[in-house]
Amino acid sequence: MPELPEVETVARGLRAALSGRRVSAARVLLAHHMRPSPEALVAGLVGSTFVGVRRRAKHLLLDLDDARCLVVHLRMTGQLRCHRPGDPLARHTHLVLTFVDGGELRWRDVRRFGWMELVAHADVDRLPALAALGPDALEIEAPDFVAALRGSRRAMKAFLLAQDVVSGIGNIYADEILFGARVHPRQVAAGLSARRAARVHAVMRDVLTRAIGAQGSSIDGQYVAVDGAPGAFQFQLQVYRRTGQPCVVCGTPIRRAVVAARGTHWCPRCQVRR
DNA sequence: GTCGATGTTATCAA
DNA sequence: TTTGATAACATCGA
Repeated sequence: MPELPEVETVARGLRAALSGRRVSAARVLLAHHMRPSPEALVAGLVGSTFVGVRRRAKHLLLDLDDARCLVVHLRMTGQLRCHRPGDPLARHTHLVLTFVDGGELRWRDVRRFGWMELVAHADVDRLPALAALGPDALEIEAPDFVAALRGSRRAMKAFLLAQDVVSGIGNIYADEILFGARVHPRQVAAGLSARRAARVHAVMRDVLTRAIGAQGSSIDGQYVAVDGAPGAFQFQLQVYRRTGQPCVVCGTPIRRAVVAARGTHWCPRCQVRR
């Protein structure tokens, strides 16, 4: 499931693969979640050239040469991949962009939760989904992060998942960050000591940075990079989906429960609620 | 064949 | 303020 590290990996891949390439044709296979409309998207993309790629939390911003931007959210199962023209078309491919050099960019999304919207550059920040975002998890500084913690009565798991507070973290990394910081997922944010709050911030950066270094986590074959390669961070996960397995630190079986409406994994001995 | 779980986000109710 | 339920959807495994 693409979270900040996975989206960042895709953004880097697209930046290298897309920049300077002009779209010669666009084919919609499933007209779903394309704004303002599939027709407008096709008409707007054909003839345009990609000039750069940015990431905003879990959103991809594909900048075009005509002062417009294709904003993409992969949600649960979305994939953007580069292909050769003859590559077999995978099931659930919704959109195929063909470049003047013959190569293709394909958007695939099994569960169809993802969306894309073509907007003018000037309007990017006005998209409701982007306007509501808090600072990026990799950019927020410790004092601001600690202040946000102080002001929240939410459970830590819910706090890390709330995109309007700190953006980019999803279920996998929320669990990994809380384990790394030795904080219980149901711990009330404002109840953390200054010392522990600072530790959560440091661990958040460390976990996300290492996950980017490993090209993200590929779980159930969902997320892959632009070239189809899986990430490697799933092999370093310490609690996520390790229910019943021994804690890597103390050997206590990892517990699982639903917290903030998500499957949540933690070590009952290392992560004590206070 | 059915059912539950999967995890992101918007929306609405409490 | 915050939480919980629901809905969007397909796939997999029990």
